Amino acid sequence: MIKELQQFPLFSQCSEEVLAELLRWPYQRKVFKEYNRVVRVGDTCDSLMLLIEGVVEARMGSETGREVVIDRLQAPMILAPAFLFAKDNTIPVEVFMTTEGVVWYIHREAFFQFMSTHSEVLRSFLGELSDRSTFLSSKVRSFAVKGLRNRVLDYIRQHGTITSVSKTAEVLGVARPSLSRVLADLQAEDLVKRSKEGFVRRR
Amino acid sequence: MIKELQQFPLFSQCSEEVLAELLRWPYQRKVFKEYNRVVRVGDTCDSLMLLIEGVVEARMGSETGREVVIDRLQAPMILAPAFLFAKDNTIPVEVFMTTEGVVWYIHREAFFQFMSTHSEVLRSFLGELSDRSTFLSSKVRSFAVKGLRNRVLDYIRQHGTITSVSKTAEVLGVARPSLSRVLADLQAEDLVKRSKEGFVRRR
DNA sequence: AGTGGATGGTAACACTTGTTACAACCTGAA
DNA sequence: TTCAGGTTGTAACAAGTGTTACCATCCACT
Repeated sequence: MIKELQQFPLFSQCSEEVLAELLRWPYQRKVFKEYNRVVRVGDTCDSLMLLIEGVVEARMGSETGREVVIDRLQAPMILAPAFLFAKDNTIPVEVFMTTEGVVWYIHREAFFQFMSTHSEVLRSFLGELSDRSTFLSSKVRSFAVKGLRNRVLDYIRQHGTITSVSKTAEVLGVARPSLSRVLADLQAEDLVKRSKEGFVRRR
Repeated sequence: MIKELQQFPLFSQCSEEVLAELLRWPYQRKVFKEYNRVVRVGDTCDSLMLLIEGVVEARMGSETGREVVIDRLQAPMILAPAFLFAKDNTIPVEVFMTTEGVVWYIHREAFFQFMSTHSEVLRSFLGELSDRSTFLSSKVRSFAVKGLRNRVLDYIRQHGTITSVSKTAEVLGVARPSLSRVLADLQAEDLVKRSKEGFVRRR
């Protein structure tokens, strides 16, 4: 079990003895099946959630809006670290398994104590938190980019390729035919081409 | 000087002696004039930046896009805390003073040491970081809301009023006439009305 | 080979938003 | 008062995106 934790960069520098210390506090380990919901909108976040195994999808919706896939996350990964210590710790996204998976729950105070006494863990957690922020910043930035056309080019620059048109449309928050049309235009202008891996940049 | 720091929630629980400890490390204090740039896109973030006095505006742009005003911040406020410990600590926004102001710079390692040994500061900083993340999440969410009409209603719900049409248009990332038009529609439908403070919700 | 399901391309049309331009209004300064 | 500068309302048109619908293709399964 402790090996499962050691796959995380967060704990990679901890010896087994040190991690055993963390596990003296109460914790939980849950197994999820494919398509199960891990987090629902409005859940409060009182535990560090560690995705040990499996792949999840985080979706953000709103009554009046389209649903956008914020992110697809693969184990090992910390889920929603940004809400653990927030004043308003209700989670605004839905998280679903897209495969079978395992999640550990470590209570906030236990983790806080542990982190306080292990500065390499603290440093790493601050890094994780910050990286989530920069990720969100880039999301915000991408919405500020004008025109679907440019956002698609941005997307391909960052991800290298578009393998699934409909899934990418969900991430970009646009209708599938709209993305299809733009890709057709970009192909006509020789800016992208199809390869075996999907749409890639030309030149 | 130390009183300036104590206005921050981050340090509010620290005694003067404890803060004096932090200031034994090198630090800087800079005065900015109105319209001065505090941070430029691409700057790396190696110090904790504390806005002691004044008001700033954070703008995010891109070659191909409109410029969006991400946030307007008022002292006392930590600037860009999320980039201090990020793997990629280059800041993606421009920060400008909109008034005169003062910023303190405290080096990352000094602050890290200080935080490690003062758990109330650590807790508070984690809170700040997390709150920035939830703020960004809500930004992302607002872009996912469909239709300017609904985004405007959301905006008024959150802020209570729209005092300046052109400034709000910048925040929402839309053209001013578009916002004007939508506001006219909403007035015609009795969903908003003008008051002395600007546009407010009706009923 | 046949079938059903998922994915992708495309077209026609409606709707929303951007662009540009101009006029009305307000405020402070000369 | 007059003027300049800034903000807002509005109109006409251009451009982009959403919606809906239909068809083609591919793949797994029988």
